[in-house]
Amino acid sequence: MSERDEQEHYDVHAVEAKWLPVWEKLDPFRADDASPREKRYALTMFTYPSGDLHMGHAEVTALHDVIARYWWQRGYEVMNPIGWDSFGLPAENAAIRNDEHPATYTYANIETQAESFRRYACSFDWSRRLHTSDPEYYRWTQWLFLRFRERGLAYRKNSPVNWCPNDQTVLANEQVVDGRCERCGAEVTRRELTQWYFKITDYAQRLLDDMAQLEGRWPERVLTLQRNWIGRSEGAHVDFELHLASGERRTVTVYTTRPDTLYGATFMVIAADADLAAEVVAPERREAFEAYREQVRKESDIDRLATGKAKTGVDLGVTATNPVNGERVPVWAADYVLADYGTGAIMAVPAHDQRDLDFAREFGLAVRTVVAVPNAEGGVDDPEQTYVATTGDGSYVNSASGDGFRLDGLSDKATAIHRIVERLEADGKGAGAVNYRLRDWLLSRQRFWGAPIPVVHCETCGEVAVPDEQLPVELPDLKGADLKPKGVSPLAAAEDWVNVACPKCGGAALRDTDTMDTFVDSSWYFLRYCSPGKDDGPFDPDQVRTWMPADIYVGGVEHAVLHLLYARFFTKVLHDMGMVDFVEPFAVQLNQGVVINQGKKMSKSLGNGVSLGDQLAAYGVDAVRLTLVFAGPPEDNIDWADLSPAGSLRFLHRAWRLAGDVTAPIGADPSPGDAMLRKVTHRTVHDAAGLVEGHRFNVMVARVMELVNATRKAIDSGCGPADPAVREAAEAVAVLLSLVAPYTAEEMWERLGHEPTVAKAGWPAVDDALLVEDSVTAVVQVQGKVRARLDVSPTISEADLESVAMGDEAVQRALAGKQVRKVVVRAPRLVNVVVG
RNA sequence: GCCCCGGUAGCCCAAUCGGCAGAGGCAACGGUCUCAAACACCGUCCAGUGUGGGUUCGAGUCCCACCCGGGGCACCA
Repeated sequence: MSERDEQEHYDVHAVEAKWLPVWEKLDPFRADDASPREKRYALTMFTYPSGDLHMGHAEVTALHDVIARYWWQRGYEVMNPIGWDSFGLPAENAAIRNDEHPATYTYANIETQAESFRRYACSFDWSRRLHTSDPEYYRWTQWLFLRFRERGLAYRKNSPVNWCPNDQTVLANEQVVDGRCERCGAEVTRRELTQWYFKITDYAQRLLDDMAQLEGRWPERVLTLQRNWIGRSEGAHVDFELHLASGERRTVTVYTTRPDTLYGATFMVIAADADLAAEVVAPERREAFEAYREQVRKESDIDRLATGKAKTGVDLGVTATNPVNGERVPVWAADYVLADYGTGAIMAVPAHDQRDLDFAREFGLAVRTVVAVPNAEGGVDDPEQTYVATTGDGSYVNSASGDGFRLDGLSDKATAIHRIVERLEADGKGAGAVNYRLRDWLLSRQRFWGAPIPVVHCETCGEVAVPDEQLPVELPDLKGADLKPKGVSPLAAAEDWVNVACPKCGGAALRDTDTMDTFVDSSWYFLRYCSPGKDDGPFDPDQVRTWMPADIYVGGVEHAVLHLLYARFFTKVLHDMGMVDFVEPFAVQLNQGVVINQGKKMSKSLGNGVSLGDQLAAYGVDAVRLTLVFAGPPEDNIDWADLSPAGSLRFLHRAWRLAGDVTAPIGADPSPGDAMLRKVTHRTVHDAAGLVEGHRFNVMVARVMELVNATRKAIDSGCGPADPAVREAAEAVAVLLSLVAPYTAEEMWERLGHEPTVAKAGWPAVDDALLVEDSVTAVVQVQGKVRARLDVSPTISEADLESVAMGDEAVQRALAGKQVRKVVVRAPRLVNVVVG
């Protein structure tokens, strides 16, 4: 190898090995709570410890790190913590397979991932590291649960729940996707169980209202998803009088969004699995009803929602009185009405609701049009004939009460709704009402590897909270086969653990054997980071005030209605408890896309997985990071097959070579240097800041590439390597590159004669005078066609530009013999002459 | 069925306000270097912006309809 070759060889792995220990020693990213500098909190969704890091981790942390490192360069005190969401099923399943404790798998993987993160050179503050499965952490998860319970926000109820037969545990609504378990894909069934819930529905309206603060700062997509999930609807409660077989009367309230169609209600439907249905069914219909209810209970959501499935139901043999016209209508039970939405009972208006119409057709029930909705030809179709319910606006018909009250003649939905609600309220037969699709958050799980619910069940005292001073309620030492799912929590089998003295009366009592959904753990970890060692509370309110709300939260969009909704809910409750002084935890959010390969999600079965470890071995950390950041806008999915880590490496090499070519001495005054290059440098540094702040990292990288090209050109065929502008440019490249490629940047920095670390070198000062262009190209168009380009001053006046343009020879030629109708001048860039 | 996001060169992507469609990269091709190759370097090629209308002096950008791709919601009364 010649001397030149040796000098020019850039060994990425040697560079990585060289700088890691140096940074370890410098510990440059430890956030100082007491720093006088302005604080920034850079948060990234913490990791689940299954195996080693993969491409997805590499992408999200690379993007996130650009922001965190940028803030350091800009002089902020940055908190960029890291932790692990370390409770959960995969560890438990692995433990059963391998006959070991879930902690073994969990903490081994955490160590592996931590080591990978270090090598990946993220600017994490390792001193704040936390794991949700540590007793020091889940102690406070339990403490928070008890505070929620004291406020009536954690309660137990018996109700039909989503059950995953594979994982042998209940699931929250949010964890059921298309009728399947979000985690394992098994078809979810229903079970009637007593379970713990968080009363998130109490916060439905605030979860909606506070989104105003997030508008423009969170991805619109996430806000829309949350809005849909909360599902606010406006309508009315209407009371129907039920005439039971016994002669008894009973008031049943229905919820409807179309109270204006009340006169068209020709029957009523109660959810088959609602208690109400069983209570009111006539004796001669009971047998048929019980059989139907059994059938409904066995049905999974997938069966129930199967497209094209005919409506089913059973006549309950009772009637109900319509409150506005006194009409007696039959009452049915059916599965298309849901027990846990609204009141579990509806008034059916088949003419104006497709589901009701389908049901009416199936069972030969009456259809009455009360809104004459014009069709495309201007006529009015009869839903009974067309089988299409009409839901639009129209004029009201058949809508009058005996006492003269009527909707007939109205043609406006809003007015009709207003009128009928007014009438119902006056009669005490109903009222305007708001409903939400959101259900309470089912938080108990029948699995082992989670935070035990800190409640004791005592025969005499009932449900008793474990006193705070006895927290944490630690998990018993179970492993292997002990953890096999049996339909009840494995904790139930740990007799020594389950049997305790009641904290209240001292008598025999049993611990609650369920554990908490791991989304409870992750609903407050971002607060814990602010004071991770605190042992007399979940977090230090003063430190939280210092750092929160997080200035950026980077993570996957898959948590739009899970983690993000739960964390917002927790924050609002903590606000109401006086523990935090804000209601939204994450000021700005960035969702990264997914890394796919060859057009498809990476998967073992497709054999298209790309190993992060292999890529790092082949191209090094910097090239992989650069590739991911440069691939496209951060929120877009990126296809690894479209990318070129080899190209990234080539670029890094080119940048690195610049540092070796610089011969101007360190500290040289750049002002006498090459003005052209200086302008490029200052323009690039200036623009890069805006691009990072706008999360347009791919464009920022492109601009750095331009600067590298310009510097190369200056060295080879311009001002030469000794010009101080070349040093200035190379130093700027090093600092800009430090956001994406920390090893290369550090190596450049050293070659340029500086001490480590470039990560704290500071953002280069921009000289505004160098941002001003001497001249710009003005385009002169005639009828939209470019006829001339003129070099003009950027501050030229519209009048001057027009006269220069009109005086141009080529323009004159184009205008020859034509009538100038109008001249549009946009100084200094454009003149358009319109002829006519 | 409803709601969001996207469609620019062979590919990934740029294009503050509506103002010359191209910043950057990949691939390809040509050249320099080399005994040769790889690497590196220099250079070249390439689209009128999914389709059809509209507004405008001027549309990738705004409006309407449609097509394609991706995502979400969906028996929620």
